Amino acid sequence: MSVATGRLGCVYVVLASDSEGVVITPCDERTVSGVPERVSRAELPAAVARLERSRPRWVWDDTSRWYPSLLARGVRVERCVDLRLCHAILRNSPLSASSALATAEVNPWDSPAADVPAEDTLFEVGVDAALDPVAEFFLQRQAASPKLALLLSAESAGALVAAEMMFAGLPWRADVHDALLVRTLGPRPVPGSRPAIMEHVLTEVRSAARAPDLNPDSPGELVKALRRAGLTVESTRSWELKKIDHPVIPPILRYKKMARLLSANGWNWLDANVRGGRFHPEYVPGGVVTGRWASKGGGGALQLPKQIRGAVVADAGWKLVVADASQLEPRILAGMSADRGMVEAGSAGDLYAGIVSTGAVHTREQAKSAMLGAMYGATSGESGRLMPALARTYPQAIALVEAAARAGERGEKVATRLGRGSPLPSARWRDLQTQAASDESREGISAAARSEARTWGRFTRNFIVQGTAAEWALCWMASLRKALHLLAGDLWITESAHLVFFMHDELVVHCPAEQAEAVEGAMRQAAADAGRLLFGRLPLEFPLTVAIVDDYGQAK
DNA sequence: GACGGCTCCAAA
DNA sequence: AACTTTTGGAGCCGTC
Repeated sequence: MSVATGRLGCVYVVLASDSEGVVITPCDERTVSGVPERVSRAELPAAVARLERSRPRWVWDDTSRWYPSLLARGVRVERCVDLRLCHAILRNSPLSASSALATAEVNPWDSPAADVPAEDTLFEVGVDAALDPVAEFFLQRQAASPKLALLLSAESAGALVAAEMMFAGLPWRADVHDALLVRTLGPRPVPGSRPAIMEHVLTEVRSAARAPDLNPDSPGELVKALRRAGLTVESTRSWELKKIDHPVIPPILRYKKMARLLSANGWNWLDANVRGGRFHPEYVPGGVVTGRWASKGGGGALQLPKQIRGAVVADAGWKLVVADASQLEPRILAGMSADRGMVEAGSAGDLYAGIVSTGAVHTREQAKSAMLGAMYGATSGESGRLMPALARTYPQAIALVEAAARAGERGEKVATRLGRGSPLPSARWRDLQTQAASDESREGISAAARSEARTWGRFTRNFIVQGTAAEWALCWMASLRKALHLLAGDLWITESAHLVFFMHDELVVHCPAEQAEAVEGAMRQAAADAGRLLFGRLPLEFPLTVAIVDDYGQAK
């Protein structure tokens, strides 16, 4: 191995896989800085571990293809560049629109990541083996402005966090989960039949509705049965049924709640997703247009219902530290717009209370509702009505989201704080707008065009806030990951405090009990770091609600 | 029987 | 709780 460990100037190390093994190329920002080496796939983990001592930034096509195998062999890396994720950002950002990368023909770097092979295929050569990661890396460095470079490293750090969380898994007590199911639904039934308590509630439904053969899982049948019972319903949505006062409604609502638990997080879910006391969800960094993560399998880790969080239990002698960024999106809006009044409103811990104290609205609930309306583009209802008052008190903040909405309505791109660009509307959308603009357009067409334009405007309005909040969360995670690694010293990931769960504005760390307070401090510090990275010296606070608990159900 | 669209509900 | 954003998944139901 003559890719010398610690050689000066070797800031990046590019990994490329081919049919014979892996080529390791040391680089700096613009050029190859050393002699490429080839190692066999079996030798790679040891080679990476050795080179990691000089703390390079590992450059690879796709973190989800390289890192799980390294982790499985006990190799952790500090930094990386995930070329595919970064390519997607640079291809679409207004800040890199004139770069060679963005103006190039569509190429394989634009295609979504291939499905990660289930277990350990040890760096199998995929369809992308022909792509040259070194060339792509140089194109990317050339395209990235300083702001974009920050976004690219946050995005890549997120990919490392995701892989490490998937590796560690979320502590999950199958016995606790099972007890909850038995208590709520009855003992596990034979496949094809309903649990006893559910069956019992169903008999109540059937007799109250005088429909002995009713299949409650069929919305169509249920609506018909309710109408026969004299009720006027448009659908079987819970919120609609709740408005109705009739003896058949309570058992239906109970049944629906139970059916949801059974199908989404019942025994089948437990069998399929929990092994060895851990739930290993699949996170998909950059999986959402706004830059949020998506999740796959396991019912979607990002939709983990509060109802079953009691089954997330820390190991003996360990704790869960659960941190939630309070009122994140309104604070993000305050930061993006540098609206001094709104920044000020958030300085005393409760931003909504701060809004009330200016007299813009009367109650905290109104403040919350008005802010949601501002960020989502509410047109009707209470939040629509409250918007004008908000706009008078916080003109800069509201102007920012309004401008994003207008840009979207014109079919333009908008961007987050760090430069992630929104997608453009479809060709169909453009055609409709063009048609509506022409003289002979009919009333129906222009009404449809206006409606679609407003819909896209609501999307772009929300995009800048949701997307910037996602950037904040990436910076938060990246900074915390670094701090936890320092805390761990020479211990392996799962032997010391480590991240186990992420849900948009919430993080969970699993740690030995004696580390819990240090972890809480690190989480708060990381939140402050993230705020500074995005918004500089603006006196904007990102308070966390932190709970040190034995099980996730105890947090909030 | 496979597949896609629809409904409903979980999360932020 | 709907209004208004982004998602994932289960089950039903009609079509092929």
